[in-house]
Amino acid sequence: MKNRADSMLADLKRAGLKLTPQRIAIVREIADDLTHPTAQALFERLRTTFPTMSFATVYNTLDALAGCGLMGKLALGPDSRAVRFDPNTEVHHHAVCDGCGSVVDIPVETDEPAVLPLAATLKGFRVLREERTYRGLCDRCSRS
Amino acid sequence: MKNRADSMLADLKRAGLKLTPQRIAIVREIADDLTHPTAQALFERLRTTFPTMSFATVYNTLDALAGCGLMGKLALGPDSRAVRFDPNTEVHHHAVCDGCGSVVDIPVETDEPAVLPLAATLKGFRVLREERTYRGLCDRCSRS
DNA sequence: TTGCAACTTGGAATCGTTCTTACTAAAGTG
DNA sequence: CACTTTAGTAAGAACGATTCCAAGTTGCAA
Repeated sequence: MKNRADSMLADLKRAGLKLTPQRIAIVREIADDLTHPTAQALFERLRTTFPTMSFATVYNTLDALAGCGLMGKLALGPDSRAVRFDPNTEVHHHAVCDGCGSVVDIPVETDEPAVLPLAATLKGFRVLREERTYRGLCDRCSRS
Repeated sequence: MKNRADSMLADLKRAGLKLTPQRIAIVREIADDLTHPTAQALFERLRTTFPTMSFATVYNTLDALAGCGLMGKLALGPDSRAVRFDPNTEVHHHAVCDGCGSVVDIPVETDEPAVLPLAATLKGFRVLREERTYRGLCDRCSRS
C-alpha cells in the first residue's frame, strides 16, 4: 500500500465512485490530517489550490467516504456545532480540550476491555458501538 | 424535597434568577422528562398551554438551567443536529438507537471504575470528564 | 469515441440556534 | 408610594452549518 490517500481513492473506486479531480484533491487534503477538520476548514484550504471547488462537493465527497467506512463523522459537543471529519478508521476515542477545542485521538489501550464486548446488551438495548469523549485541558491549555 | 420541578425552581431562585411564569412552565415541562427533548419539541408542547411562549425564552431558560448545573446539554451525533436537554444531573451515559433515534440514560455501574479517575492524564491531556455514547438498537427497533 | 449516469457548481432553501429591539414586570431606593 | 434600575419576554431578523436543486460537465465502460 502506498499511502492513506491512495488507498482511500482505490477504495472509493472499488465502491463504484468516479475519481474526479475534486475528489482526489479532497481525499489528499484530509487523508493524513489528524486535526479532525470541519467541512468549512477543508473547503477554505482546498479553495486556495482549487478555486472552483464548491461546498456541496466537499460535503458530498466526505459523506461518500463516510458511507464507505473510510471516514468518521464526529459531533463533539453542543457548543461546536459543526461536524468534524476523522480519517482514522481504527477503533479509538477522542479527547476534546475545553480551552481551545482541539481534538486528539486516543487509541484503545490493549489492556482495556476492547471498547465493549460487541453487541452486548444493556437494559434491553443492543449495543453495537461505543463512543467515548474525554473532556478536559490539553497540554498547552493546562499550562497557560 | 417535594419534586424535581420544585427543587429546580428553588435552585434557580437561589442562583439569583426570577421565577417568571414562563420559567415555571418550562421547568415543569422538562423536569421529569426522560426523553431528552430538543428545544423545538419543548416549545411545541409548551405552546399548547402557553400560547405566547417564545423560542428565545425556551432557549434562555434551558441555558440558564444548564449554567446552574441543573440541566445537561447533549450533542448526540452528526445526523441529529439539534441539541438535546437532559434534566438528569446524576453521572450517567447515554444509549442512542440507530433506528428511531431515541435516547436512554445508562447509569454508571457501581462495579466499573467510576467513569474515570478524575483528572487522570492521557497523553499530556488532563481529563476532567468522560462522556460515553452507546449506539445500537433499542428493544423495539431490534425486534422489528 | 461515444453515451450517459454520475458528478460538479452556485445559489437558494432549510434547520437549529442566537441576536436585536422594543416592551413589560419586578425589585430596590428614598 | 413614585422613581429608577434591572431582568425578562416576544417577535422576528440574522446567523452558521448543511442540504437541496437545476443546469451544465465529465469519467469511464463498452
